[in-house]
Amino acid sequence: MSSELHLKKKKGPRVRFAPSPTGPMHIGNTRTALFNFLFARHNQGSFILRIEDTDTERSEKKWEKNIIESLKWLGLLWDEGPNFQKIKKDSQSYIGEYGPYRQSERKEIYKRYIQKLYDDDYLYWCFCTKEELQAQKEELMSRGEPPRYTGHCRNLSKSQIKKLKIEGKRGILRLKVPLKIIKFEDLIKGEIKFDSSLLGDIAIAKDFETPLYNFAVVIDDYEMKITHVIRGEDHLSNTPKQIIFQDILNFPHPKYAHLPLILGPGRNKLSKRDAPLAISDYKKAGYLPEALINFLALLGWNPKNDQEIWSLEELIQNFSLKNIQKSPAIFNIEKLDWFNSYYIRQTPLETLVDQILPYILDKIPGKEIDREYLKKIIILYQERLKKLSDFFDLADFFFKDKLEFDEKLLYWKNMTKNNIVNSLEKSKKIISSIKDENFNKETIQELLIKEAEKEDDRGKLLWPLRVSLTGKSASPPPFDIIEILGKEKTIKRIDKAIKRLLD
RNA sequence: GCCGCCAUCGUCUAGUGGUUAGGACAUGGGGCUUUCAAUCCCAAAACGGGGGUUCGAUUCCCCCUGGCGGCGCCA
Repeated sequence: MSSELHLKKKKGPRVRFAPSPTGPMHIGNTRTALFNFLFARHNQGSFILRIEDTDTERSEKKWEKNIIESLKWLGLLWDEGPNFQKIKKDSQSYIGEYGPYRQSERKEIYKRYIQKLYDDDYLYWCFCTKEELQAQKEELMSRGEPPRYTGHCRNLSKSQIKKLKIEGKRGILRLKVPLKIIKFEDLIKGEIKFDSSLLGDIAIAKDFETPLYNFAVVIDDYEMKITHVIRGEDHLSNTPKQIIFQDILNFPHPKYAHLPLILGPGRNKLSKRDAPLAISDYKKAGYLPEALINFLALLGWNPKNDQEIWSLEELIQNFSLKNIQKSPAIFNIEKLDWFNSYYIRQTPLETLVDQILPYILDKIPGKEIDREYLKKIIILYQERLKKLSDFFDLADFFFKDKLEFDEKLLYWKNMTKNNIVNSLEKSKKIISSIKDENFNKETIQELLIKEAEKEDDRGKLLWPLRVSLTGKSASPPPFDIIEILGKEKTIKRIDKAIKRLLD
């Protein structure tokens, strides 16, 4: 049965990443997952994935799938769960993969606890409608009081409840919240105090089988023996509620660590306008997991030294909750780009070819791509890419027969039309004269440079040549391009440019 | 409105009761270069404000301001 737990007998701390499948895995989520993962690995503990899908209206399978695939892509694998499967990693090795825990599969467990609390008289039925609650809230706020539940239904008699139920009213279960000051030590923020009287009676479940978030979390964290709750700061104000539940149920308190939020450039909540949010979108755009991990790790955590480049392995070795920032961090995509271009430059060539191939097939479907040809081009562009998706736009002229560009681009500084034509003719003559067996970058470069240096400005020869081959104002050096394009294609492109100028 | 959290270059951050306040991204300039990229060198760039404590506060305390989060029958 998939709801049963598969706790492993590891000694270290136990942490969980608990997303709700109401949207794709995003930047903020991912950093939370990463820090949980790093903490678990650093301390030889367990990292657990729990899908919080109690809200059936908003939860969707496709988001669960997106979250799981993103975690796998990033290499943040979890350590236990139901439905273990052996997955072939490569020809020699296998990796184990677990399914996630799902709250929707654990209703029986919640039911037990809700029933117990109800029997012990901690809970009561509340039949206030949303409109009534709203009105109560506004009333309180207008008096400058915190907008908590007033306790309207707390003292309904059994017969009143019966009557309301017979009338078909659907209530919810609320907890009689004890009045006290709740204190807890946050591993990042320090001691936090909160007055429970500000809370009102918390809703804990829609019915005996349908717990609400704060309650389900407490049950699961207890059952899963979670020792450290590492989550976003937006949950800080949920913590007192959860502690109240733990106290009533006699559960031990896990340690809490609330991570500062990641904000957009305008210091507001990170939104789609600022940057893509979904990890799957970063993957699509050609960001490498290493870059994302490295970037996110340094957003809020610091290693106490000047090292910028961190592998996942190094992060695991050095990670500590002590070095987490208290204040929020702003998402800066330019730094991500810098990491990404770094990791692209570090990628072995064959791997890079594999990675870039899909982006080309996407642009020119149906066309055969010669791998060796592509490889030569990628060598030229490896240090010029910020993301893999940049490749085709920069190097498209290698794959197109017809170049479209503004004729004016051929002009270097104040050269006249005749100058340009002459310059191209010279290049053409030199290139034509190279024998096939000598047609390589070194020879091409040597001869062209020799010619170019007859003038005071190499650009007079090289600029028009380069533009006629690429149709672009920026590209790698023409020598490399000519070698890859080959003699025939090169001459053809030069001729075309000359013809355009003369027509 | 109420509660909570936070505050060093534009951004990520290091740091200390006495420092030329350090690094990285981005920016500007330069070298190399036909262009772009990579790379190297240089530059500009910060302790939110006001009170304390102290011989001395960016650092410790308080207040203010500002920012953020929460205040659901969402998670």
